[in-house]
Amino acid sequence: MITKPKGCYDVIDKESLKLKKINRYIDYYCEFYNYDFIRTPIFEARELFHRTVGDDTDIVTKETYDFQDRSNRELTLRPEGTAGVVRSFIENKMYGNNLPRKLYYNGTMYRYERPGNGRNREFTQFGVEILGSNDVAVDVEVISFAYRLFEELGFKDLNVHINNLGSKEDRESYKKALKEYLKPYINDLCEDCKKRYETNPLRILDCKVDKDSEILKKVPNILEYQSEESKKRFQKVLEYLEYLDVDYEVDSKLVRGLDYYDYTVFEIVSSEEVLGSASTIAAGGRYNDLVEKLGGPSTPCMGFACGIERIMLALDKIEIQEKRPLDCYILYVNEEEKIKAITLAQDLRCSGVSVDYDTTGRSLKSQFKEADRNHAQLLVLLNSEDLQKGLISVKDNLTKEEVKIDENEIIDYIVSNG
RNA sequence: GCGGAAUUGGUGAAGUGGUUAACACGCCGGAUUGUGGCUCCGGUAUGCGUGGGUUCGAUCCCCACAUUUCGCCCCA
Repeated sequence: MITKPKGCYDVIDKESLKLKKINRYIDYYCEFYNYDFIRTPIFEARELFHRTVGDDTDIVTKETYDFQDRSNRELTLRPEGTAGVVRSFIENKMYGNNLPRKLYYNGTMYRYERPGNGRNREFTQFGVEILGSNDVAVDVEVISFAYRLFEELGFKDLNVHINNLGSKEDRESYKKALKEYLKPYINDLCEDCKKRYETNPLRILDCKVDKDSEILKKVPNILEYQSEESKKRFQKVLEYLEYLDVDYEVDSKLVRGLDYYDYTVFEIVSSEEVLGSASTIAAGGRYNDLVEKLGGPSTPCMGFACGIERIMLALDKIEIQEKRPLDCYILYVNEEEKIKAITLAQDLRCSGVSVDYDTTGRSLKSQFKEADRNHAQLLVLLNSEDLQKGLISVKDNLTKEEVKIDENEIIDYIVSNG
């Protein structure tokens, strides 16, 4: 038997109903907030992700699905959504007018990881990006949008962890201070952190291994190494969040795994137990330099992404609506009736009635059961004797009342009673 | 990438080194010779994740691999 690749999964039955519901919510909500849907390729030039996500990040160094096509192009299955959106923004010259551009995407991403609870190799991310405005209102809109969306979906006890990474200059001066502070302790850090000390010292801040050590507890605070302008900007973000009643918690050690972030970064954490270590359901931040870095005009941006699978996990206990009931189920036994069933089904469907009938040669008894499984409202009972008189029986599956209708009026009858 | 656990039908699962692998649900058929959802009766794994090995003989023991799952790393 051929099985699905490791870390992939099929969405069927209840899960697929749940997924459809979430997707409908997302589409509705995004339209409500005036975001336009964007779809970009599932694979892109490998270089795109190296330049955006960062050469030293785990995502790029050990988690991408890389391949060459038949013309030896170096391609990569997208590990996240922002890079493709930014590439598209530049390539389609969206910066020309109508800024800011508000976009949302919802699609599969690929990372070669060890699968586990709420983590898969093929997974789905939904995210929004606002390109072309540095207004703090944008920072706040993105955060509150995410927060309200999850609330609306049924999450309780959401918490926003937020931090300010500041400008490039801010970070350079902080990195310097951080390295200076850590220098005497470098041998006490974990192996990964020793490497990070050179490649990306900020990542040491959220190291899980060293998190409880005294060294990290007394680490310089990034918020104190920023220009007055950066500090003011962050204060304003927090102030606006309060106006919008978003519960937040400043976490000066929050840094993100992707290199392109600056200024505001945030994560939304859920306390749902099923999530376990996958409690971060959404994360994002500002990336004011990315568009320029990829060859576009300087364009400040802000966005976030969330993992659909984690939402599905957490929504396990949330009520999901049943499959849509079938308007009508047609029952038949012999060949003559079967022909009538097939043609009647087509006519009814063309008239906007949802219909189904048995195609496995089941007994009449089983056909009744099948009709119930589909929650059929009306049962059409075909009977050769009646058919010869031009009559068809229609039974209301709720009241059990049965009437014989003239064959020529059957469509009208069902349309008006269905 | 590292460490632990699991893998029996459509589903939940019991079980044993040796004839036909419990039980329950579901599904199908019959009683009801064309009007069901209750009841009763019957059927429903030629196979116990895959490949090797040990053995007279393995679903059960050993090894490898795969997948799932828990923790770590990282992340959404």
